[in-house]
Amino acid sequence: MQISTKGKYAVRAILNIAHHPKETPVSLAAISKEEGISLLFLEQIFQSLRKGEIVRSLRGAHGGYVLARDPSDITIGEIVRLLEPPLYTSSCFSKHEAVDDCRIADSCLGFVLWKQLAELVDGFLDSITIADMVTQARPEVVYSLRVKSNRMLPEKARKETSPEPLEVV
Amino acid sequence: MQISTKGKYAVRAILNIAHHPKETPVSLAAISKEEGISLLFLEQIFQSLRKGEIVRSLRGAHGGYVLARDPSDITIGEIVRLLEPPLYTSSCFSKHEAVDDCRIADSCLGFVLWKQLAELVDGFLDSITIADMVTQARPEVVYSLRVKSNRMLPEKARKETSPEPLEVV
DNA sequence: AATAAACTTGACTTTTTTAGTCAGGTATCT
DNA sequence: AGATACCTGACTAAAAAAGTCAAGTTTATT
Ligand code: FES
Ligand code: FES
Repeated sequence: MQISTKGKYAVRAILNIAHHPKETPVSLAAISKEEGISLLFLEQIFQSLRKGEIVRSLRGAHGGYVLARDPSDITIGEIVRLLEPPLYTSSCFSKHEAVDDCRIADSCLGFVLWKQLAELVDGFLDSITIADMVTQARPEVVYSLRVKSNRMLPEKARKETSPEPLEVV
Repeated sequence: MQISTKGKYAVRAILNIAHHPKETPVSLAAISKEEGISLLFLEQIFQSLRKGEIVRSLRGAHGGYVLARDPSDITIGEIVRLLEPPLYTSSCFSKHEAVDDCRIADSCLGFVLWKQLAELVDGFLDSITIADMVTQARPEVVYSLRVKSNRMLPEKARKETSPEPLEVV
């Protein structure tokens, strides 16, 4: 389970743009140089970001990219989802079935588990905006995340019949 | 960002074993059949699980695997970490540097961001034990996860985004 | 002791995904 | 016009994930 460089690069690039004055376009060439990311790769990434309406492009000489919305209206989650495959793609099995489409999901514990995990991650990443990150010069102060009670219902009658065997097609 | 099938299979397999009486070994052949997972692949996975002291092996006829510890002492996180590369491997860049080893980490926002994410995920997965999952016949009731404050800047009042207790009803 | 069930090991192959590249554009500013 | 910079889609190389294989070793049972 990893975040791809594509996702990380995208966040870095957007952060870079966000550090510039609101209306001055930033060229990919500049970002490439500053962040040490391949220009060609950036171009590919920015197509997704543009289509996802995270950035707007200004073509021509002295053109570049500009945030399409207010930094406080762009979340890390949005960016990451544009560039990563979804964390929660499918059932317990690889990819045989579409999301939420396993016909034995009701009796499947893994189903709930992975789905909860995906929602947790999305919730976290969606709770952080670009504005949050640029107004923060340094990260030292940044913390207040706390998981309160994250247990799976501990109190439940012990069941004795085996769960129906999970059949595979 | 995905959980690999290896990790999912491992959890499924362990759950399968946990559903059997405490001291009866379960053979991989049986798990393979019931869960629809390649026997050869399972063997590979179980090497990791054994080294990680999640299971013990009993060789010979009627042998198989048995949980090495009490189900309430084995967390999903432990299992997953044995089979997945760590979520938080490195810096903002691909893999040029070791964990926590970036020399500009102090001034890097991404550093904190991805690290927090990794801790969130690990915290979640570590909070769920095998016992939690087997005492639960069905998943419908399963929830009580709550993220208290899931943002980076506490003083900034913003819209309430924290994931509602995820209802799986 | 012989047999057979079942685990053990390490290497191997195949498939899929990630990361990065390329060529040949189009739009816009000066 | 010329330079700058985005646009598009396909392409390739490298790495990781998923799955396989062969040749064992260990132990229960007969
Ligand atoms: S969701 Fe289909 S088996 Fe778990
Ligand atoms: S640049 Fe090294 S951790 Fe971000």
